[in-house]
Amino acid sequence: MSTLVFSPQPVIALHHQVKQDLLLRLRAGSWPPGSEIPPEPALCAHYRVSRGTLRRAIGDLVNEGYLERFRGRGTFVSPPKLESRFAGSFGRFTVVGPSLEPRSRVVFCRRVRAQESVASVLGLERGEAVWHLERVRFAGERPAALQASYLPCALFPELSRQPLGTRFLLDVMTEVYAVPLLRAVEVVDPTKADSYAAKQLGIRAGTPLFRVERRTYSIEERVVEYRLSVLRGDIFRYRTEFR
Amino acid sequence: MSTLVFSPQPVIALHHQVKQDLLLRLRAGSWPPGSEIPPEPALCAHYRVSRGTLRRAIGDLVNEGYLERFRGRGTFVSPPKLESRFAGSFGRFTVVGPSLEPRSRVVFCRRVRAQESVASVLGLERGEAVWHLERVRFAGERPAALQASYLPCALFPELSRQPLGTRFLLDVMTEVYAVPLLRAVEVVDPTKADSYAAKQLGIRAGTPLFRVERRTYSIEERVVEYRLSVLRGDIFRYRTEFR
DNA sequence: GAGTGGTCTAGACCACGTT
DNA sequence: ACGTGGTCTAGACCACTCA
Repeated sequence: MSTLVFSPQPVIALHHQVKQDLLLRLRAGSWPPGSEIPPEPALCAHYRVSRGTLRRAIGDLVNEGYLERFRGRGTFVSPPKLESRFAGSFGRFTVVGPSLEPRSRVVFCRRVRAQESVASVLGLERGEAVWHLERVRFAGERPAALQASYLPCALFPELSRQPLGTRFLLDVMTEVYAVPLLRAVEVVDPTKADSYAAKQLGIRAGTPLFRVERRTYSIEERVVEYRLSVLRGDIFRYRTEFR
Repeated sequence: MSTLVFSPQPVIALHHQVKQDLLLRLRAGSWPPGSEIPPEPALCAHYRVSRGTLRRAIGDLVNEGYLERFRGRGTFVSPPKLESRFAGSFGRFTVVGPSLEPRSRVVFCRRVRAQESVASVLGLERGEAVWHLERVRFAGERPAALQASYLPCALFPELSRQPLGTRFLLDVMTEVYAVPLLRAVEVVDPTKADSYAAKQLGIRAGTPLFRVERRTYSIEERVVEYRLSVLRGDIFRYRTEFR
């Protein structure tokens, strides 16, 4: 470690200044990817801070993916993620575009027997009763998404009688059926509109779309809705930021 | 707050147990979204832990989006974000797929005068000299992405003489030219392969692709690379998780 | 056994928002 | 003025890895 001075500024949190200084060294390549950085006592002495403060700085860097710590071994510089981020690393994402309204056009809501693929996602046996709900969602006046949802009939009796055209499905699930939701996972693909989707969305067949597969989990970590959507690519974008 | 007992298990970190207990209460609806949870001294007394331990538990929940803290005001339960995420809310994302290799096939690397669109992104005047680099990136043996990069010549003299076919461009930028990078922002669209992209990637024209527009920022917050890529949709997926 | 990071405590002072 | 969360310290003990 170099002996360059470290003179703390009073206004900014010490742990933040330490973090920024460490970050500078990482970027400058003082500690190349994969190498070990000095142990905590050495860094505490160098920055003249307590262990708690140092650990806060390092902890933040670990959370952000710059460092990795191993008890008993040491703290190591993560391999650079900007390029190798494919397969594995994280960032923040935002969907850019207008809001989807609670209002939707219900194409149909049928009770059907679950195919194998749907059943396995919902944790049911093949052939068990599920709702197959198909809706067109709007952003302002424009049809923006076509969504097929599958839900276990056992959890949501009489779903077809609910006000599905005017309320968010998730609100119906939580408020009418008292199924508390925890989280959702989506996987996004590029695709193009087939003739059916094109007709429902009022676009030309072949138009690029996002295909979104969503699993919504209740607090018991059970999949309570399996949703396959296509989103108009000319309306929505995914924006991601990472370091 | 209820008076249910909290009996810590020795093996698991205390802060983790406190966190899990708080999470249980959040899920049970003891503290509805938007409401304020008890202040730190009350929680410390209830769990019989020190403030540091409690703050670690709460800090984790804040980082994960369950709580929000405001100095001088208090700690509040985050409102649920599941449906309103369109246009605005956040989540974590991962790119699912194989890693892109540093190796690439350089289609060309030319010095050109910046068009208006490229110039404005890079913060240059129209007509200033920029590199236009086009590469095919690989995942294993398969061509997986076609990438056009624009970089200011002033920052990266002699770029075309660098080993662009064997190293990550970001590594060349940071190591050869000592331009430290801070972050990148990507915007993702669905598109389909035109005949040129199809030829370069060895796929059929019309195949769905992700179109990715990336701006890479130096630590001075200047855009130092503007990159337009298409990614094979049959190889890569975006996975997002949110609450 | 020596050195690493992981956890936990107790106490202090500060910045901020509300009353 | 008071209560909130934000920061920082000093010291202790523990679990793990590696020579």
